[in-house]
Amino acid sequence: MSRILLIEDNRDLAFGLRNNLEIEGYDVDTAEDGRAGLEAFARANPDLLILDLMLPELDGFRVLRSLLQEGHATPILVLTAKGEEADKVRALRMGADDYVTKPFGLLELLARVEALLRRARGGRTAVSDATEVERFGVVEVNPTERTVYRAAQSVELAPKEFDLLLALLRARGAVVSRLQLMREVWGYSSAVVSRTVDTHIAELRRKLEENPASPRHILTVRKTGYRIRP
Amino acid sequence: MSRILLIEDNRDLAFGLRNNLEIEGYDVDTAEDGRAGLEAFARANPDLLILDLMLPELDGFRVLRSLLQEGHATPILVLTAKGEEADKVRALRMGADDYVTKPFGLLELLARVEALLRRARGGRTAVSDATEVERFGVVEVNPTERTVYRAAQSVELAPKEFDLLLALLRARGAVVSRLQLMREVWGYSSAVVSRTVDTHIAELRRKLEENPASPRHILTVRKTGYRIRP
DNA sequence: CGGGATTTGTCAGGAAGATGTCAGGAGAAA
DNA sequence: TTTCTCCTGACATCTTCCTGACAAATCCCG
Repeated sequence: MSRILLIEDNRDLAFGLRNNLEIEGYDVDTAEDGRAGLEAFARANPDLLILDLMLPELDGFRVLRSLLQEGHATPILVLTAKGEEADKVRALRMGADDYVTKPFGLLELLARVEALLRRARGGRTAVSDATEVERFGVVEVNPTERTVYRAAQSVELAPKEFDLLLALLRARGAVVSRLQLMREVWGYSSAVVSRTVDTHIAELRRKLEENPASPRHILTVRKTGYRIRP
Repeated sequence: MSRILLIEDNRDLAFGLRNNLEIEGYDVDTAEDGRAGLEAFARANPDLLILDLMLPELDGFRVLRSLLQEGHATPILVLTAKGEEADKVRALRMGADDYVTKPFGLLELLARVEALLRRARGGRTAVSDATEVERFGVVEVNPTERTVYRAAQSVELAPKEFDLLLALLRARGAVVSRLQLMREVWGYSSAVVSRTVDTHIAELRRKLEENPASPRHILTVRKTGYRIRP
């Protein structure tokens, strides 16, 4: 999987991000200041750099300049404080690839990380990328072909299972109640009394989760429904 | 903003709901019986209908049938009395979109209203703009996902805990009395005698405050209630 | 200041309630 | 027929949540 270097001096934030990135399956390295960051970069040669601009010992801009001068192609995602519009622009000018403003939503960051990595890896900026594949974790869902891959391995889903998965994906992380799922997937609306939805969820977990007993992506929201963590 | 029509014969309830919905920024119209309800519907053409099933002059089912026959796409949220399981099922079969059982917590209703509207509005809003996240300190609360992050670390809250937190956040820093919390989260208004609210507050502090013993954000206001400092 | 009265914090445990799991059989598809 | 898929209901396994007793904090007033 991809290696990410995170240069961030706020330990709480760094710790939290690291955790979440690791949950996503990335290999994460961290550094707490600019100098250490550069060293870590040279050592780890990451696929993506997340760089806070406000840093002790060599601020973010210097780190940026150093790296870019050496001609690395590593995509760089910059973290800026709110209101530091100028910094953001400057960083982008210098060659950063994307930015996120603090305080930021975790999902936003993850989405951008993924986008950057995908772009860097595939390089396929093809004209009509109409395939619209949905992803979460190592799972890739192609609605038009109705195919599912898990870590590039084809997975066979029964029709209902696939529809259920799609319904969850369409909510984009929001919780979907059993009733809604019933309506969307099963198309009729009875009060949910039996374990139908749950059974199918279980099946999805069995097929798509690494450890179905403690799912990382197909999550239960007690008293409410289910949701997908991207 | 969205227009909501509320058909409910209990004046107290109608008044309270109307107020709260308006606070949320909805445009609310009310009717006290089925006949008036249908007229109001024709006139106002609302984006959402909240319909009590027990109504004088044309009960809720007839209103439902009327509206559905005319092929309106307006989402309908039905209010049923507790124990009237059959009514609920029947309404859903007829085409109601969701239901809430009386007595209900205000927050639950609001959440469902919002969900229905979001869904109706075309559902597909771009990823980032639909998610309104509330923050205080290093805590980030996402109502649509029902997730909470503390310094980018996921925190698991039990349903009641989450609702309680939301109720406090909704007040935007103002003090909320225990009684009001009871009403909004628990849905009934008994005199508060037991330590229920306090217990849940304690749990929230434990999970969200750096030092639960001297909280910085979830504050006690003696003789009054609790409030959140952003 | 000090003591009594109020108010809030804390805790543990068990019942109620929600979800996970399973196997079997009906029905559809091959 | 055989194979899949789906649904169901019974059962197992967590979670949650409330309660009530007690401790701690705070207030009030003499």
